[in-house]
Amino acid sequence: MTAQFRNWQAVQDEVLRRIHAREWMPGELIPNEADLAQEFGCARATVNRALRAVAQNGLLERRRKAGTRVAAQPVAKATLNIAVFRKEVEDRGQKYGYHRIEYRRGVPPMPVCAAMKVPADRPMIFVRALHLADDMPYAYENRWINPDVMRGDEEEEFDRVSANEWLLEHAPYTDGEISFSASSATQDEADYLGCPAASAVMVMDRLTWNSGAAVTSVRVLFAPSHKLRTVL
Amino acid sequence: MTAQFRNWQAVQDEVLRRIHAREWMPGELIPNEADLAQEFGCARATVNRALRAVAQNGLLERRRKAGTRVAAQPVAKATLNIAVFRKEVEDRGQKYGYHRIEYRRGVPPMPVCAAMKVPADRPMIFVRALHLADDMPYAYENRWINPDVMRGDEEEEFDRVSANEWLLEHAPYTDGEISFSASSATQDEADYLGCPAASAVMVMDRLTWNSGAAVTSVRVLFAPSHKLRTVL
DNA sequence: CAGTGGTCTAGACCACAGG
DNA sequence: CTGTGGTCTAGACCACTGG
Repeated sequence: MTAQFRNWQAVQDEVLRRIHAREWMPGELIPNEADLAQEFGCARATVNRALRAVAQNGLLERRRKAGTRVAAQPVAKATLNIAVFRKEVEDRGQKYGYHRIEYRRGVPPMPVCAAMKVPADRPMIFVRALHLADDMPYAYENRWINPDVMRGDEEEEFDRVSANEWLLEHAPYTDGEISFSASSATQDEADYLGCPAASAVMVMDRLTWNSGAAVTSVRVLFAPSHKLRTVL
Repeated sequence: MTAQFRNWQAVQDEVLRRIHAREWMPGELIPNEADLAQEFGCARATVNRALRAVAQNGLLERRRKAGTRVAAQPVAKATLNIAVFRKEVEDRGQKYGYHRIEYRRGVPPMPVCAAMKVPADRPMIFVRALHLADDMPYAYENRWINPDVMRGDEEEEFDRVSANEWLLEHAPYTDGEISFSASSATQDEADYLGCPAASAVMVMDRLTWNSGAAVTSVRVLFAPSHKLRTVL
């Protein structure tokens, strides 16, 4: 008699084992939930939960009526946890520091307006700031903020609290997009980051909206050594 | 009487609405599952599923006995889907091309051995290759492969099929890590990528193991324009 | 210790899409 | 049309952990 797998994690482990051991080959159809439930000696809901988890990880493909099959070329899902800079720094065991460089109102450059989907003549708030880890530059950000999200709150000029942190607590968003790329630091950027001009740096562009209304657009340059890490 | 939310997605939407509308403030404790189930007119399991999903997204923090509270500073989860290069290129509607540059056996440099956790004198297979999109350089990879994973298979020298693709189908892995950083292209790298020397490029370092045994270690340089995008 | 989330179950119905 | 996964339910027990 086969062993019993009475909880969904045990079922998941067994499923993963079979995939890795190639008992179920890539592209192959696996038994349906009801059969597996019987084989594993548990309820179908338990099998469902396990298979759903594995599928979310990209190793299984599930379709109604078609059944469940092992992914031929699994798409790796790398999840990046993007926290507030302060937390990111403190989690590394370093001291966090913040320095506001500039604060003003103005009309953003065309590309920013377009990306945020706001009229090109709409004045917004601009904040330039530097985040520090152990007194060394960690990230340099240029940010445009929709003034609407600050309505009703006492004037906040981000001289003590970073916009990064303030917005997350006061300006929720419903949608967002984020992209990473590599870029050569300009002289200015290099000065702030304390690195040679033209150094290769990681850039994060982040846009957020709240129910269709732009919240903020930020371009972050990380110090040259910065790495984004994650496990598969 | 409150509206009915009879399926977990409806419950999830309502929960998200309350968080975004700040009916439940950041850091605040929300009602327990049983109460919500009664309010929503559904089973506790349904509420559980919805809250679990929201928590997985980082907007809720759940702890036994302590209850469920709205995250004060939600950690954004950006999921990058990392597929086979061919699929990545074809999904963009471009023509995929592959060119093997070099194939040989040898002992990897120390840092590679250390990262892969293999003895420093262990000979491995080295493959250098270029992936193309519409005949333009897309990604340039330097890869070390544990010869063990190719045991029993007919000799594969990756002259037609990329290691990227072959390994995914023939060499499953149980664990892996992946990291992204920015780097200045050396003259060599720039030549392969068809860009000026010292261009800033995105680098992906990827390591995989199968039950503790190293499978492959690869360093990929993407063409300068490359961006990693994802929605929040 | 007691309240919370975590999970399992058996059964049921439904939505979808393959054949 | 029919088999598959997707989901809901009511009830139960468990595991953890805060107070």
